[in-house]
Amino acid sequence: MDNLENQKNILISFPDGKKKEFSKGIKGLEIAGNISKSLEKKSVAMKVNGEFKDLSDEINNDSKIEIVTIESEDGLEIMRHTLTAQVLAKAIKNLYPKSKLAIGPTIENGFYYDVLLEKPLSNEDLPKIEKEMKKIVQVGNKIKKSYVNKQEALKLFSEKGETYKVDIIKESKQENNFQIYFQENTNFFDLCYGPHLPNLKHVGSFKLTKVAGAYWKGDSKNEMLQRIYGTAWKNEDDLKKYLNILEEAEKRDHRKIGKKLELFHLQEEAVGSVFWHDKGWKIFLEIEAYIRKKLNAQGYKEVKTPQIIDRTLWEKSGHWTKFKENMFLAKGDDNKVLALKPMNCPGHVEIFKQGLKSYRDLPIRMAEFGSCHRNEPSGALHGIMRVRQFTQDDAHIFCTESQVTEESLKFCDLLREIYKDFGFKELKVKFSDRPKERAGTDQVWDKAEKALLKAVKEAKLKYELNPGEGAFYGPKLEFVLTDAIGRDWQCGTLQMDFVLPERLEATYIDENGQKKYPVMLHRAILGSLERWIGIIIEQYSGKFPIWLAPTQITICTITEKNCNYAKAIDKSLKDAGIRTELDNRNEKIGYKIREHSDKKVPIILVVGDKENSTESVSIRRLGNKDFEQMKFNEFIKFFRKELEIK
RNA sequence: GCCGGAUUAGCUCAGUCGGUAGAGCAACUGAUUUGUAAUCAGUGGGUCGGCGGUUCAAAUCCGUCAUCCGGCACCA
Repeated sequence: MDNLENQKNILISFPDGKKKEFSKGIKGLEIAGNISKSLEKKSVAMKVNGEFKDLSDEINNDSKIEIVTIESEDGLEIMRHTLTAQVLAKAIKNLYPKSKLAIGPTIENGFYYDVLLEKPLSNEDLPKIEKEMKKIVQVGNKIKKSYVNKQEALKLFSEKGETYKVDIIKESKQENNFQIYFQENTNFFDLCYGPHLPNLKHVGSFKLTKVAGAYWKGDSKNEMLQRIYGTAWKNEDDLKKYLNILEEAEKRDHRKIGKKLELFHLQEEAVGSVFWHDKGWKIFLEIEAYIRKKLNAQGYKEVKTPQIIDRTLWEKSGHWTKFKENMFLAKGDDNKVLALKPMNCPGHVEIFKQGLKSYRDLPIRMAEFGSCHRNEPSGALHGIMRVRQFTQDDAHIFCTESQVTEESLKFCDLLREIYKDFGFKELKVKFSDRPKERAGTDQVWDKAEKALLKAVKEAKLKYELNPGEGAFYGPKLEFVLTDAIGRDWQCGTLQMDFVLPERLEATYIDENGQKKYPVMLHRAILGSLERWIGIIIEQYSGKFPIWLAPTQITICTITEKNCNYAKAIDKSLKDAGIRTELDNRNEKIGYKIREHSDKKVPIILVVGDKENSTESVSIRRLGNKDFEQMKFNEFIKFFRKELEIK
């Protein structure tokens, strides 16, 4: 009976729809070879019914099979995985025999491996490790696999002293089929969920990029391991391309550009707070004015709430318990403890509570450019992107449950419109639903999630589910945009809150004369203005569009003779509300052009004798080598029109 | 907060073996009055992040604190 069973054929179907019979127990590599020799050569793994498997794995049932080649995205991923688990790990063990391996996953563009070492690494150690890796790759060993059960696995890794692997095996729910990968002719083996390249000849170009500390299991209570990061690509060209992108990102660094363009500075005496210089502050004010205009048009009412508020309010709102460590405190009279506000919502609720509210008053959309202080951990600070004092484009919408979808929808539209104006085209949305620990009944959560989901769908936004990641008081949407060089930034948020109004006893009177708690929508589009400006500095690489540029036009004279004409032009432009500078220094025009181009001024007007006598200007735009001439009167009209287009 | 690295002129950076500092740009002065990405010459500028230690002698070696950078953890 058993024999008959074993000889039975199985039916394999391929992605192109074709089907073929094979004998039971056939291996992936044999199937690839059966299709073509070239496929066999390129193949590195397979997908069996959508699940990744090694080519050495047997297939015993009718299955859908997809052969993964080294040229595919999946192949690249497997190569990276093998590179970290088999090559980097082995290199570390060769160089540091007493090290203990933890985990080595792939990440975007590369991989890392976490290890415990006797002595922490520094960047100077990377070339040495890289060299060792190259040696291992050059040998080009085959990678083989065996299956063991839990007990065997525990024994293997206990004997080896790999305590982290032992830990992983112990915590695993599975009893059998632990995969042990090893390289032929070596004593190296490692536990891994695979799959791996069948041999190291498929490894492409790679580079170790940085070392860092990282907590075991990502928990700061655990010991710190050494994390070695690397990047890997199909070939040298792809690797170089990627390294170029990194270089480009470095050039765009908002800290560098901020200094060069004199936008802001940071200093020791005010760690985590921005000193805005006039040029940076112009950008800040321009953005604030822009948002204010948008909010006014949408029926928001702007307010301003106190900077310092007694701790009792934070206790009532629930923030004190959770966040008091991160609040800046001030001493008041009679030993009162006051806190610099870390957020605006309780303040807004207090405004809502003034006077009796009717359902007819709702929705109330309360906005504030709220300046907040949070004592962020020192290691979290980053330029102006993560600071201790920041300004939110914050607003809270107090509404009835039936208004939630419409308000959410309106918000999504506004958010998209605003992102578009800043040149962001791609938008991702994460929908975070109920977390394990939460406030409010399941019925309320059902209602809230349904309403929010309806809004995303009606807004025609693509979203991905982020299960269990909602706030404790309600589900939320997180808006992630992609910048000019493909990096993601999470900025906007929309959170539904059924808790805070109740905690702070904010009510309205409904149609039946009953007191009810309103729903509160917490929402921000830019998030923090400081961070937003950091992001757009990098998005534009310092070349701000005209409406945001701190200096929109610089007027350059050719000689002293043109000074009066230049001054007259400067005055007319300033009178028209245009941000200009006048450069009438005794310098060559090439020198001036270079300097102002370097400062990313979008338009340079050159005036010499020719322009003076014809009341015209020469217009040179940033990034253009040539220039055009225009009558000054026309130019001013033309420019104003350009300003209206964002 | 944790791990590693860094901190030298206004800016970007060099500084060997421990022998008390150097470049380019910028600034200032003078000459040049110039047509679309750097005109020439000269001058000044530093408690080498702070404090302490080792040493005849410290930018350099050691300790410590601060800040910044790369990650981790955190992010109401």
